[in-house]
This record gives sequence, structure tokens and C-alpha cells, in this order.
Amino acid sequence: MPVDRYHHGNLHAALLQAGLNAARVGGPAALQLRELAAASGVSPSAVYRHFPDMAHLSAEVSRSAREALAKAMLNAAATVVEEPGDAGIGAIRRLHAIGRAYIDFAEREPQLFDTAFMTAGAAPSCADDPSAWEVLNAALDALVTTGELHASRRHEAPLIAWSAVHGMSGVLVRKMLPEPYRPDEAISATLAGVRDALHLRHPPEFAVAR
Amino acid sequence: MPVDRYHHGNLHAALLQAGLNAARVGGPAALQLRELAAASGVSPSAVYRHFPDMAHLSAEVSRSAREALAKAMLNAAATVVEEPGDAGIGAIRRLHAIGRAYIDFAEREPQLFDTAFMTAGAAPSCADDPSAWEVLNAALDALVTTGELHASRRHEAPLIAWSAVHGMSGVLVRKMLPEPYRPDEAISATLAGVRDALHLRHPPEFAVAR
DNA sequence: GAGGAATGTGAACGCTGAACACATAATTGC
DNA sequence: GCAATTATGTGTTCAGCGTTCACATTCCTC
Repeated sequence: MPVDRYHHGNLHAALLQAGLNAARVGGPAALQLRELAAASGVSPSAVYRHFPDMAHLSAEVSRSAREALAKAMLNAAATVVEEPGDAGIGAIRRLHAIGRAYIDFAEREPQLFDTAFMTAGAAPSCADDPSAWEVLNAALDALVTTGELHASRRHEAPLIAWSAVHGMSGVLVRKMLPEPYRPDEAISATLAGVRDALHLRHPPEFAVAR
Repeated sequence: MPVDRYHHGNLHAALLQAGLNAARVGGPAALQLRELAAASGVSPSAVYRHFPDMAHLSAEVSRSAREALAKAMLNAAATVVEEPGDAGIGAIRRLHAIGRAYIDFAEREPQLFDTAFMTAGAAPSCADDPSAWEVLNAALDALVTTGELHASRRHEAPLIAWSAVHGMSGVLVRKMLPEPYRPDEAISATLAGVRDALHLRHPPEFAVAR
């Protein structure tokens, strides 16, 4: 297709991608209409043919960032190797893996993580995407199935896991971890705390100096 | 003192207060130079006699919000009644009280909570104020002193407590709690999870349906 | 091929934070 | 007690932001 033509072709997707690129570097503040329009090789007003206003574009970028986070979690879970004689420990490792992937994402892409959760109150819930929440609950279901997690704890389990992991992510992103703590020990402690709170086993490879 | 005079008297403090008032209602986005100047009965450029730029004013408002949060925690801890024969359970109740105060603050003043932690990366650490972190550590010290918290867990304890409480606060503020969970059960579950992770006793009055 | 829908342009408008020269009040020094 | 200096506030101006509108161009359909 010709490179120079009046119509862009797929400006909606291009703006979204430009938004992700910008947010990756500069966070929510970098989501500027004129900037994204220029990055897509288009005049500012062209944006309004594809989004009602800047808030909707930002919201879609934010949603896209949440999807990337969920995808990173699924990826991490998929790489966990199954233990031949012990299905339970595999489930525990998978929960650990998705928790660590969540926090790793926040550390690796702090600005994008910030963008993912920038929505202040007016969020259309999170029942929209293949969300981190669903990935977490699938992992918890597996823990119940394998007998690692007592059914009586199943209901509150995602609250405990999510608040801890999401909280530590926020602390690391905002660089609020005080001296003398180091990010890696903070992450390990958080994940170990989740296993303790859920009364799970601690697989040997997760041992921390304690 | 005369109400109509050229010099304001204490514009710095007035702008800070105006900022807190605005942030309480509209969050970080409501911190606008012209708005705060007008609320203080002063022209926009007058602000620059007291703050180098808007970012510094916002940062001071944010810091002030963090102080308010810490004060709410101290307040809650002070109202905990001591158990005559059991100093340990008082310490546990105090930890519970400051955790609940933290989350309650976030629920009661979501916009102010958002303002308190809006600093994206460039925060001057949090060793500046009578911070929530210090209040938390004091409570944990008391738990060690009374023998409720094993010394070997003391180091990682604040990481576990803070990430869980801060994370649940963020979830509630951003209204990200999915159906069918209700805020009060989510808060109880989070705090119970912290006690579990720290291997603390569960005082009877904190019993939840589980 | 004609006509209409979809999409992009360019020039506005009101808003924002910021910078500047200038005006006024408070304070200091003699 | 008065002049000079400093501190503080005003008004104007500027660039950049999101947004709107009339208009131009291209694509699609009949």
C-alpha cells in the first residue's frame, strides 16, 4: 500500500499504539492528544474521528496496558514446569509465578503500570478484559482442586493475594520502599506473606533468609 | 487585622490549605495554580513568590495529605484500650487499628488518598514526615516487645503489612473491587491475612465469617 | 460515473502554567 | 523620622493544551 496517502488506514490502532509507546516512557502525563496525533503523522483534529475525546483514548491505552499485564502473568504461569508426583506444588508455583510476574511488570514498566491503574474512580469495573483478576482466580481454583487451598479460604483468597501483590507493586513503582530494604527481598517477602496468609506450603526453591 | 490589605500575610499556608481543600474534592487534577490563587484571593503570579512552580506546590499538598493519613493512624492507635492482663493483645489491636485507619482514610477521602501518593517516581523518599511507615514500625516494635511477633519476622513484617494495606486501599479507591465482594469484608480479609502472614493471634472481636 | 459517507486539514477558542516588568507594602539603616 | 532596600502582589503576555468548526479529500455504494 502507498505510504503517502490522505487516509491513514487504521488511525484508531495507530493512536493506541502511539499512546502505549508514550505511556511506556512518560506515564499517564505523556498521553497528549497533539503528541499522539503527530506520532501517527496526522493533525490533532483527526483524533476526533476515532475517539470522542482524549479521556476515551487514554482509557483505551490504560485498558491495553492492563491487558499487557495480564498477558505477562499468563506467560509466566505457562512456563512453570509440572512436578511429576505432586500436582499441588505446581499450582503453588503457578500462583507464585503470576504474583511475581505482576510485580516484575510493575518494576520493568513502571510508567506503563501507572497508566494501567490511573483511572480515578470512573473505571467501568474490571470485568471487561482477560484481567489479572481472572488469571489470579484461575490459579486459586487450581489450588483448591489440588487440595492445597482449603475451600473455606477460597472466597477471601483473591483479596489477600491481590492486595498484597498490587500494593507492593505500587510501592515499588512510586519508589516508596524505605532503606534498607531492597526490591528483591521485598518481593520475596510479599509473596511468602501471601502463601502464609493462605496457609500454603512453601516450596523449597522459594526459601528466603528468614 | 484588616481584611483588605495588599499583603496577604501568610499566602504560603493559605495556598497549601486551598490545595488540600481542592484535592479533597477533585484529587490531583484539581490542583490548579489559578484556582488555588483565586481561592486565596490573590492573582496567579503571586503564587511564584512562595513556590518555584506548580509542581512544588502540588508536592507540598501531597506531603500534607500523607501527614493527615499518618495522623489518622496515630489517632486510631491511641483509642485502643489496653487489656489488663494481656499487653500482647493490645499491641495486636493497635496494629489492626492503624491498618484499618489507613484503609478507612482511603475510603473516606479517596481523592485525598490519591493526592497523597500521586508522586510518580521523583518522590524524595518517605523519610521526611511522621509517616505511616514509622507509625507501622512502632506498632511492630511493640509486637516484638510483648512477644507477639517473633524477632525473626520483624524485618519483613512491615513489607507484608504495608503492601497488603496499601494495596487494598488502592483497590478500594480506584473502585476495582469486583463483584460480589463488599468493601468491609475485603478490609477484614486483608487485615486477617496480615495477622496470618505475621503469625499473630486473632483477637475474638476480629472474627470474620470464614 | 454520481452521490454520500468516512476521514483528514487548518484555523480558531478558552483554558492552563509560566515569565516579565511594574506597583505597593514592610523592613532596615542612618 | 526619612530614605533605601527587600518582600510581596498585579497585570500582561506567551506557548501549549484539548476542543470545535467549516472545509477538503478520499473511499464506498448504488
